[in-house]
Amino acid sequence: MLFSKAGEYGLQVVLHLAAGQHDGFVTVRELADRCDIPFHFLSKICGRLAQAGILHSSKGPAGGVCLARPATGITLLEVVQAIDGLDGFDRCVLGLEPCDDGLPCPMHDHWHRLKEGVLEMLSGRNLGELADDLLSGNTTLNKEKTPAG
Amino acid sequence: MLFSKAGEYGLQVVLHLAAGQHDGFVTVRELADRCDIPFHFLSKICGRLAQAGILHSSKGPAGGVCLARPATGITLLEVVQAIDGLDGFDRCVLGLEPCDDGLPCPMHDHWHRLKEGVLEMLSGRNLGELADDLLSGNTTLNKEKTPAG
DNA sequence: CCAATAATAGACTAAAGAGTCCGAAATCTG
DNA sequence: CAGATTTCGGACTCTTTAGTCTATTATTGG
Ligand code: SF4
Ligand code: SF4
Repeated sequence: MLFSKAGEYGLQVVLHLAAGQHDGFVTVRELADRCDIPFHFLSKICGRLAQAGILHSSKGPAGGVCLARPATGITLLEVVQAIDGLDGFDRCVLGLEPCDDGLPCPMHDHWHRLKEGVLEMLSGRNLGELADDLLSGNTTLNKEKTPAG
Repeated sequence: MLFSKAGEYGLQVVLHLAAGQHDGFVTVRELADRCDIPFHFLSKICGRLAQAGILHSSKGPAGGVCLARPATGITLLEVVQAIDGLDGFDRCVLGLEPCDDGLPCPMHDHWHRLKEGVLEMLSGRNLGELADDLLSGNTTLNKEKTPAG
């Protein structure tokens, strides 16, 4: 709907990483297991995130990945940008040439406002805040819903 | 981003049809030409729209398609529903199981509001109003931007 | 009825997205 | 240094979406 599968996975992992308060590296394998993401696929995604300077990575035993910067300095927007790119946000809803030069179709304004909303959602708060939100206990991320039932 | 290619085409055509105030049938070929959509592809799309009761169609000479109901009784939501379905609107942004049972992740509220916005955009106004908007002259749909330049 | 026309249906091809596999290269341990 | 471990890179397969082609059916006009 809004993000590619790779984008979704990237967000999940980065959120997971921020909320996990690990000190060292976490292996991609472990992340894949925890988040139930195909390992090799996630491998690639982490590669892109590393290249984009969002993750640090180290090979070999005791290696893995971790956030490259303090979580408070990373926005979700960076993450989706690194994976999906931001082109989609410049596109017309109807797939036409962008015609915002004063001749908008009836949907343009509404759509534009929605896009702004998404961008705001992605850039408004940083990973740190979201992680705090997670850690405060009234939110979950893992698929396994509290097995209390 | 938001709709499939087929969905985008469907919206274009239906909007075009509503604004074109044709009395009889319009051939799919003509629609495809005007909107610059692959003919055979649009053929299928119109098929689905016809099955969904949004278009009427007639074979043979002087045949073609036309809106099955007055434009004021058709919403964009019906159109995308007929083509893309509405499943995407029930999905979680992160691709997880929906967990709105009181344990929302930090993005849920924001995303939910955005989805509502899209649905409102699609269902809020009917084809007739949009067509009027088009006809009033301050909006365009065709790709060929006013060749005044 | 006959021929032309246009939608309909379904098989088919092309391209993109999602996911897998394997062979490096780097890093740690001993 | 040897061997285990883990990321990195590219090639590969599978699935879905996009787009093409062909045959069929219904309709109109002569
Ligand atoms: S005005 Fe309408 S057709 Fe043009 S870019 Fe905006 S949404 Fe698309
Ligand atoms: S709460 Fe978060 S993870 Fe759960 S369905 Fe909503 S957006 Fe998705």
